[in-house]
Amino acid sequence: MSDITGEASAESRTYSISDLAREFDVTTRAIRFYEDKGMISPERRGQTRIYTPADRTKLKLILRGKRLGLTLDESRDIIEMYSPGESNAEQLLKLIRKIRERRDYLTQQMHDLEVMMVDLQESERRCLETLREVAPEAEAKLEPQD
Amino acid sequence: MSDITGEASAESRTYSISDLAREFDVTTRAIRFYEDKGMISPERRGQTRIYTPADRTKLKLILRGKRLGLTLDESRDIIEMYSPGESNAEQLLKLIRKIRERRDYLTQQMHDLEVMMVDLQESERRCLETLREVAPEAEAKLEPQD
DNA sequence: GTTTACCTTTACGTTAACGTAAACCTGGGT
DNA sequence: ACCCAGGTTTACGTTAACGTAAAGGTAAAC
Repeated sequence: MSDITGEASAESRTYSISDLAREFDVTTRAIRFYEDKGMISPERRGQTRIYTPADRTKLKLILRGKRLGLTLDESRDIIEMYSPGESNAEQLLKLIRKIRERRDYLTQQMHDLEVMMVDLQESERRCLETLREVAPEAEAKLEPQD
Repeated sequence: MSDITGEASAESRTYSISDLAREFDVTTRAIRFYEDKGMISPERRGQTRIYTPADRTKLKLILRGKRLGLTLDESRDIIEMYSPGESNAEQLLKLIRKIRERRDYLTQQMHDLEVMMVDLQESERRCLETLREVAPEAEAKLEPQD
C-alpha cells in the first residue's frame, strides 16, 4: 500500500467535509480540529475545503490511531513515519529507532489484546453455563453465534 | 485464570500504596484516583490503605485497559464482566451481549493493530533501504535486530 | 426573493484523568 | 525530643479532544 499521496492513480475524486464526516461517522468539527493541529491540509475553493483521496487516507489513519488509543500527536508522528521526507542519514537512523519503538509498543498491545480476548471468552463461557442452569430456554434470545 | 478474589490461595501478602506504585510505575495519586472512582477498595489499618493480591490484580486490569485505550469507565465495566454477580437470567443475557459487543470491538482493534504493524514494517524496510543507499556504514549504529 | 442546505470563522464550555501543592498525622530510629 | 520517610485529606490546576453556540457567507431550489 503506502500510497499516501495518491498522486500516481487516476483517482482525482474530491470530497466535501461532510462527505468525509458521514463516511467515517465523525463531526465536521472534529475534522476541522485535525486541520488546526496540522494533520490534514485540504485545498480551498474560495472558502470551502476540498479533500483529496490522500486527505481521506490521512483521516482514516487518524481514526485508526484513535481506535488503538493513540493521542493525535502520536498519530501525527506515525503518519509522518510513513513518508520519510528527510534523506539525511542521521534523521533516518532516528526515524528507524522511533519506528521500532512504536512496533515494540504495538507488540505489547497485541499481547494485552489477546489476553483480554481470552479472559472475556472465559467469562462468556461461564455466563452461558450459569444461564443454562438457571433458565435453559433463555439462550435462544441470543444472536446465533459460536 | 480468573482468580480475581484470590481468596482460595494461601497468598495473604499485602501491599502498601507505594509498593504498587513502584511495581506498576504509576503515582500514588493515580491509585487513589481509581479508588475514588470505585474501582479498587482496599482495607484500612487506621488511616493507611492495605492492598490484597486481589486489589493488585484489579489495578493490573485497569492498566491493561489503559494500554488498549479504554477509559476508566470502560475498564470498570469489563472488570465487572469478569465476576458475574447477578444470577438473574435477564441480567445474564444482557451481560453476555455486552461481552460479545466488547469482543467484537477487540476484534476490530486486533485488525487495526495488524494493519498498522505491517505498515510500520514496510516503512522501516524502506527506511533501511534508503539508508543503505545514502550511508551504508550507518546501519551498524542500530541495535542488532531482524 | 427567500427559504434551504451547505459551508465558514471565532470563541467559550466540557469531560477525563490525573498533577501539584498545602497542611497534616505517625511510627521508628538516633 | 526530634527528625524523617512513609502515609493521609482537601482542593485547585492542567491538558487533550472535541462540543456547542453564535453569527455569518453562498449557491441552488422553489
